[in-house]
Amino acid sequence: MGKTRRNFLAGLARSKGFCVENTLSSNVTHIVAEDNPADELWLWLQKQGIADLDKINVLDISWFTQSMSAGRPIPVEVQHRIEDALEVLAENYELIESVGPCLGFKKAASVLKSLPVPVRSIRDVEGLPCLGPETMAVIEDIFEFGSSSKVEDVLKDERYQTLKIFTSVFGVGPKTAEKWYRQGLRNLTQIVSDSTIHLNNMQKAGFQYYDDISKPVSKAEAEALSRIIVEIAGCVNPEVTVTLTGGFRRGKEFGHDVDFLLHVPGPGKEDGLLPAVIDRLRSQGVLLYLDFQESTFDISKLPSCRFEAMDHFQKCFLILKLKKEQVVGQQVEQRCGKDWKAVRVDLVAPPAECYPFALLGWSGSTVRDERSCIK
DNA sequence: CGGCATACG
DNA sequence: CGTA
DNA sequence: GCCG
Repeated sequence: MGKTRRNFLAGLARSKGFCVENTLSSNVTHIVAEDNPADELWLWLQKQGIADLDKINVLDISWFTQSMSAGRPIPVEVQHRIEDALEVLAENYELIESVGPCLGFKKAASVLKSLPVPVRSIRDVEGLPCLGPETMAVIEDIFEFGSSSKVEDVLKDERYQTLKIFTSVFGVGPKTAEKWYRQGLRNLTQIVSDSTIHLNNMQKAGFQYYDDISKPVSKAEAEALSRIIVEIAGCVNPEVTVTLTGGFRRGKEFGHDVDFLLHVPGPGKEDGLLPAVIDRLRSQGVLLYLDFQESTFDISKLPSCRFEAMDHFQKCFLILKLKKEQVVGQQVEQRCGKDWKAVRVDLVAPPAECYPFALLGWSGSTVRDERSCIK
């Protein structure tokens, strides 16, 4: 998180009698992360060579705020650890392209996440769906030892670590990552300096804007982008409404991209909207990357199955140049250097009659099962 | 033992 | 093959 | 890996 915010939070915590360290040591028991994913942090911790990794808790900001109001560190449920562990296993299987096991661990993790009551003992998870012998073994280990050796091994695995780095590039999936790994490549510098590797357009953009795109997008940045899209869409057609969807609509403070739903009242009016918006973005010089997808939406063929149809609306995946001065509460101190940030943006333009469903679909969770429940 | 979402570029 |  |  930013230096200013970190100092503020640290001051707050110290005033409540918490002991806040600025550097990592074996005394550290709790690590609060605001925008780094937990598994990324575990990876980093692994490399720091700390003795008792299982004594350390990686927590999000909600733990921090709750602990502040309680005046003491609230106990960390084992549940978080278990969920993290299962997600590490799922990700590992995704990277080595074992679809089945990947799905199995993903489902197990999401079952635990969806529980209304915190898990206190092994008995609380007995009989739950999608928790088979493998998953139960991991859960038991974490209850007993605070960690699972199976998960620790994955985190230490060079292949896992390298594939994770490679697939962190926009446009690079497990197949490409594995290919590079088999060629003996181990980091991103080796990839970009290898003249025999030919990147496609998506990957070129992925490397070109890697630093920016890898950073989380703040709510203030999403709102700045919202103003830009509203402005442009309004020029194309004054009747257009722009809705911020995805994680930010669900109230999240950070995201990895920004999703917008463009809506024009009246049937068929959405035609040509996206291309016109894109043209204006391009002429303003803020369009860094474009992947446009034609709609294949045909309501006559999909009369009742609206959520599946939702995926076929006109949409585009973009990388936009966001000027820092356009972001509220962001002072640009350097007169030299870059005064903008590259951000991943998705635009969707559903036919008018599908707008309510599209809004639901893009605001909800990405997990398919949860969408089906809405249906 | 097969299935695990799906469509687009 | 990679994205959502 | 888990389910049907």
